[in-house]
Amino acid sequence: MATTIYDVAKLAGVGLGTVSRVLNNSPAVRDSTRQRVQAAIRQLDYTPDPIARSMTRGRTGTLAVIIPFFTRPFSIEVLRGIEASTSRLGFELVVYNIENDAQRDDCFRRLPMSRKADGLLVVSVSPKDVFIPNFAQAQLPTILVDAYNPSITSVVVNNVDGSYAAMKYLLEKGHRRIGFINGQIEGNFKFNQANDRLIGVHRALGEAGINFEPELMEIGSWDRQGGRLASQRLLNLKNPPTAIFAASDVQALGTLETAKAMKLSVPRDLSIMGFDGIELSEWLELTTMQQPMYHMGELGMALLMEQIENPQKPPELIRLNTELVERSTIGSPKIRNEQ
Amino acid sequence: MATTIYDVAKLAGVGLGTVSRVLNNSPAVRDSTRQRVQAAIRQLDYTPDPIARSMTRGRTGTLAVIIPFFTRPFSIEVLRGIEASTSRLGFELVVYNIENDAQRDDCFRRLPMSRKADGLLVVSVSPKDVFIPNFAQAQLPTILVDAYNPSITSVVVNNVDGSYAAMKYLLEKGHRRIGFINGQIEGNFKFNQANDRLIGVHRALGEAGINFEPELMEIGSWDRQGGRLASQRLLNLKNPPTAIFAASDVQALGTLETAKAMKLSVPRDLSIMGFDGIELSEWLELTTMQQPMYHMGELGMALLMEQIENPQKPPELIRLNTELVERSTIGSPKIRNEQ
DNA sequence: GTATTCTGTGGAAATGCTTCCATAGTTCCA
DNA sequence: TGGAACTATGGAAGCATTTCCACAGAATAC
Repeated sequence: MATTIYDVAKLAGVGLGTVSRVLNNSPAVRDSTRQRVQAAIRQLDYTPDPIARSMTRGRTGTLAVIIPFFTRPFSIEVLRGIEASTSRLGFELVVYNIENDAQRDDCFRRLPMSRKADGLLVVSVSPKDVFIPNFAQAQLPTILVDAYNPSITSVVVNNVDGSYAAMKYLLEKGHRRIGFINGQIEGNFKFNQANDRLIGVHRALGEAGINFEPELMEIGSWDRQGGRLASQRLLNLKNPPTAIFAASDVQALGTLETAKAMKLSVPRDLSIMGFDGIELSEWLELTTMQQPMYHMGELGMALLMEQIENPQKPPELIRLNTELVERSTIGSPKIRNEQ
Repeated sequence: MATTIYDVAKLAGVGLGTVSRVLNNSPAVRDSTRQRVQAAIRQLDYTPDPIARSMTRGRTGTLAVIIPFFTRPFSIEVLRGIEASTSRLGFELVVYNIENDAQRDDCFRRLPMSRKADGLLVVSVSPKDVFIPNFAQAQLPTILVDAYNPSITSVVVNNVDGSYAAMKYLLEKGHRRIGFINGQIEGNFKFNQANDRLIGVHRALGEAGINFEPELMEIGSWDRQGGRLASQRLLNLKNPPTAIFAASDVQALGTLETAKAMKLSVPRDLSIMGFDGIELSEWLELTTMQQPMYHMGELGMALLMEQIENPQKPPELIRLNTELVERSTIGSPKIRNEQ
């Protein structure tokens, strides 16, 4: 049916070992022989079967990425970086989207055992500790991006510093009552990011000598709806905040929508700070803390390559910095008493 | 190293054939034997090697999708539908992003030959006719989504009717000078979509007895920048249009930005109609022609499954309808002379 | 009580490659 | 000129499965 290495060998009048050597660019082939074999390959339009190759080589030429909600703008942007590196390196990319705990655990249980991929990139999810031994035992090189586990090399953004800087910026603008919309800490997935961002908020508040008021913190899903609902609760307080810091740009969008619905002008009546720096933030003129999303994907891939080449490499933790992008959703608060 | 079927056989005290039968749920295994084998499998924590399985079965359990610019919101939305179906059916998804002609041709040349995937979904690109024989010969079941080729089952949106309806809506609102921003017809890829949309525009104009004025049609890249530049040209005409119909929502966003920059109020001074119905259009309150993107992905997958089960199935062309979503970027034109 | 069918089961063959070992031919050096 | 050291090559073994054929033993039929 399909043409195999034998057909090529026969046509070229050589042994199959020689064909294999030509295919793998072994130098131990006389030039004239190489020519003949290559001619036969062309004539038969032969392509080596990748599955059979994986069989003997023990490598698949495939990289896997586990990514929850791969339709979130943040994830997509990370994925872009991953995809670009992957294809540049000549690997193929298998995408495992996970939408719930069961799927996640399934992935982490199964993937390491099956030799389906040469490496694994996990984005925005931390495998439960239970599964860590699987990885170690299966020797599947793995890197975490936007997630952290001490026994796996991880690339994260410095969420504490990021949210600290965001809050500090707001404080410097004169805001004293600042609402904070955080993402779910222990929702479907363990986003420690949320916790870190909360720590940053506390720190900035503490330095400014302002008490953390629980009523000014709301937790919502990481999407627009989450931001919308949380901001409604915040802005309906008796003493509403003059600024809102949202843990994601999409939540900031929801906040913007609430403001519009309540006829609040941004930034005159309400200042809004986002987090992520997705393309949307640019359209919205949203002031935000930019994460190096694309770069996180690229870097994750680079680290994965190192891990594949040297599986003994000890795990490390890489922290990247966020960057404040000033746009036009933040101003100084009106002085309430002057009014 | 890794535990194989032999280890299981030995532990369970059966032949390897029996283990294989248990793994594949063959009914021809005595119940007591099955129990013993399953116990051994659990004890060794054995997982069959998917590569070796593919080797003998001739199937890979993997589906490939070729998708250009997989970061465009439209593509993502289609991909969502594809991913959901794929994982529901227990397949894995390999994503090939293509960004230029060379990559595209490479994909189309290579993929059919290598038995890497059991089926292929191609989104928004039509393979050159040269490669069609490859597919036929290689028996790789293939479906086109948002693209068309007579010899491959294709799922498309009725672009002619869609743009016809969009234009008609604008005409009914009283607009007579309507700018049309189209995507590149023969740019990097062959998007016949662009051509079809142009035909719809012509038809609506013709029915209304209005001449098509070439200066009112601009071609831009399918992104925001393309929309921005094209709309600038349009609005700087001596006699600028009162409405602009953009071939994608992202281009409509660019148009919105131009309008803002030129201090034109939408829809008072300028009406804008988009195309696609991505989430963004909702945030922007953009009136647009909605494509059933997610559904297109799902449907493509369903058709692919049929094709895999019955490779002899003749190609068919499935046209889906678009739907006008009225939001707030379209009004009636000011009567210039009254002014 | 023998011939026939059925039911489980074992294991060889096959899948298409890479790798390694053996070998024939060639070159080199004393 | 005889062996040592290379070089190029052929092909067997091995990779981890599935599938198929053969066969033993049990059940059934006559």
